[in-house]
Parts: sequence; structure tokens; C-alpha cells
Amino acid sequence: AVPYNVLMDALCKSGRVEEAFRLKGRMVDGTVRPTVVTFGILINGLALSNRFAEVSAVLREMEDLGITPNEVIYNELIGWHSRKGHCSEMLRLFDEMVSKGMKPTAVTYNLISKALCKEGEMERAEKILEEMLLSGMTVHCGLYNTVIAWLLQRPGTLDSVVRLTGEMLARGMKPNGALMTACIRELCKGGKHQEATGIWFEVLAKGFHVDIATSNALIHGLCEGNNMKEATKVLRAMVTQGIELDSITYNIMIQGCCKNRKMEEAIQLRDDMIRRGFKPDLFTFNTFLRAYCNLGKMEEAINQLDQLKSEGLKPDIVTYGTIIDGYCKLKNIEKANEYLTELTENGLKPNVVIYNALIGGHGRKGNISDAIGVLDTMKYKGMQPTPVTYTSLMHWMCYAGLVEEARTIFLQCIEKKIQLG
RNA sequence: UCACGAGUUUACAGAA
Repeated sequence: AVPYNVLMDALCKSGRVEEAFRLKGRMVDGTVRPTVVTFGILINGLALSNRFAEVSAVLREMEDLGITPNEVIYNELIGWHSRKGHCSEMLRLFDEMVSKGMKPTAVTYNLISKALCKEGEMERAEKILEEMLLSGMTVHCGLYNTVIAWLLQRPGTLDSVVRLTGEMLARGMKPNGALMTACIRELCKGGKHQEATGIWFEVLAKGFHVDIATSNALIHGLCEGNNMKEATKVLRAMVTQGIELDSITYNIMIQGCCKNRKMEEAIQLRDDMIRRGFKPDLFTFNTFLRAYCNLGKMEEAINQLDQLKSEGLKPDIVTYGTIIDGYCKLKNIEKANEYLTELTENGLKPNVVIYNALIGGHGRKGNISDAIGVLDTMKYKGMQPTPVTYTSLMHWMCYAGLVEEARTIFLQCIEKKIQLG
């Protein structure tokens, strides 16, 4: 039957459904028995050529032959209704599939959530989810996972996300790792630290495994919100719960300390990291480097550069971006250019961030013509200036009293429809 | 034979 199926599939996909059916006719007459797959191909063929009305005949034939539709057949039927926006029929099939003891697959959930979550219908997706619950329909965690994932992509849905995730947990379901991570990240971004931490603890309390990425996202979110106390609490909890930290965890915590100028603690964390067998990586070094730059301690910063080199690591564009910006903030253009040269010698290409930093350097010195020179270089190299480029340039122009020039740039931005924020 | 697609850390501007 396999060669038949292959041929029929090809025919269906090139719109020659009739011929596929004729082939199936020969199978039935002959010795080769069609299988579920055969019918799956035919149903897909009918759907592709918009002849869904004929599907019921196919289903009847299957029944006559004693062939039970499997998950794929259901997915095809659900897919058709999903694309046509026939939500109730789609959900009926979903329920039927479950009641016949079939497990919906990831494809099923994607099809359903896609239909439910179509543009502007997010509320509907939520409502349907709740209706399913109330009417005793089977709601698998996969459906929750997909609906929440869709919700997360839309602004202003955080509350729903929290509620649905809470409902999942209340029903003993576990949100998948990517979902948990996204959920926690978004919650933290929205300043909902207690909620984020709460979910994390709750999942652990239920005895579920929590991905390291999720825990890291939580700690990062808390650090970003300058909530080092809570971040430390979570870190401690990870250790006591036996969750293995990784170098990313350390890097996040180090960055958190550095941002708060707690260099001793940052160094302590790095020591701890090494003690546990992790080598500081580029992220670690770049983070320290930035911290020293921010403190105006350029010797210390360069010391980090030397150290990372001697560890066999290669400084990357971020390393140089940090150093160059550090010198530019100190109005030391000469040094900045020195590292610009080193960067190119190491086979790296300056990017927008580097140029933006240089513009800031010239600007701080009141050297607007050189700042404009950098902008010209960018354009010459075919590099797209960013909103940062323009706001920085305008700022330093105003600072130097060149308000009219700044206004000209501003008008150009509007003309080019550049969003300055 | 059916849909789509993956999560965590480091550099640049402005307002307070």
C-alpha cells in the first residue's frame, strides 16, 4: 500500500484528486488494502482543493471497511474547520476525538489555538477555554500552553496569562518550560515580581521540575527590577531545592550586583562560580568590564580585557563596545580610537553601537563636526543609523547650543518616519 | 498522510 500512498499523495498535492480516487478504486478492487494513511491522504487532498463536502463519503467508506480514524484524520478535519473559522464544529471534533480515547497531538492544539486566537479574538480564546472547562470538556494542558503562548504575544494580556497559568497549576497541570519562562519574564517586565516569584515557588511546591532557563529568567527579571533581595532569595531556594545553578545564573547575579555597585559581592559570586567548576566566560568578563567602566576605573577595565585574553577567550564586539563607550564617556577619544583599531585588527567590524558610542564621545567634547563625521561614516558604510544615533546627536547639538541644527535632524527623522521614542 | 515553531545572561542616546 505504501507505493500507492506515495503516488496518491503526490497526485493530491498537485490538485489531481480525481486520479488519486481512481487509484484508490483500483486498490479496493485489487488485492492491496487501503490503510488509514491512504484515507488521510485523500481527505487532505479534498481539503486542499476545497472539496470538503465529499469528505463525509470518505469517512463512511472508512467505516464500511472497518478502518477507525486516527489522530491525523481528526487533525485534518479539525484543521479544515479551524481555517474556515468554524470554531464550534472544530471543538466538537476535538471533544469527540478525546471521548474516543485519542490523545490530541501538538498539531491539534496548534490548529485549535490558531483558530481561537485569530486577530482580535483573544478574549474569545479565553472564553472558549473556560466554556470547555464548565461544560466538562477535556482541557489538556497542551491547549492551555498554546493559548497562553498566544496571549503572551499580545500586549495587555498579562492578567489573563497569570490567571490561566494559575488555573493550570490549580488543576495539577504543568506549564511547559518555554511558557513558564515567557510568563515569568513578562510578569517581571510588568513589575509583577510577587506574582512571578509566586508561580515559581508554586510549581516547585507541586513537585514539578523547573527548567534552569525559567529560574534564570526569574532571577534576571528580579535583578532588572532592582530587586536583589528577592533575587537572592530565589537563588538560595534553588540551592536548597537542589536545583543546579549554571554559569548563566552566576552571570545574571553578577550583573545584578554590578548594577548596584556591589563589586565585592560580584567578585564573591565569581569566586563561587569558579569554585563550583564554572569558568568565567565572555559574558562574565564583559559584565565586570562594564562595571569598572561605569566606575571610571579604566585600568581595572583593561585589566579584565587582558585577563580574558590570557584565559584564551577572544574579546568580541561587546567587549570593545564597552571599552570604547567607557573611554568616550571620559571624553578620551584617542583611547577609544585605539581600541577601534584593535577591534578591526582582530577581524571584527564596528557596528552601530560602536558608532553611537563614538558620537557620544565627540558630542561630550562639544565636537559636533566630528560627531557628524561619524554619522557620515556610518552612512558611507551602508549602516542604518538607529534612533539612538539621532537622539544622541541631537542631544549634544543642543548641548553645544546648536539648536537649529538639532531641529533639522529632528525634521529629517520625521520625514524618514524614524521613531525616536 | 496533518499546523506551527522554541525559552534564560553582557555594550550605545534622551526624560526625571
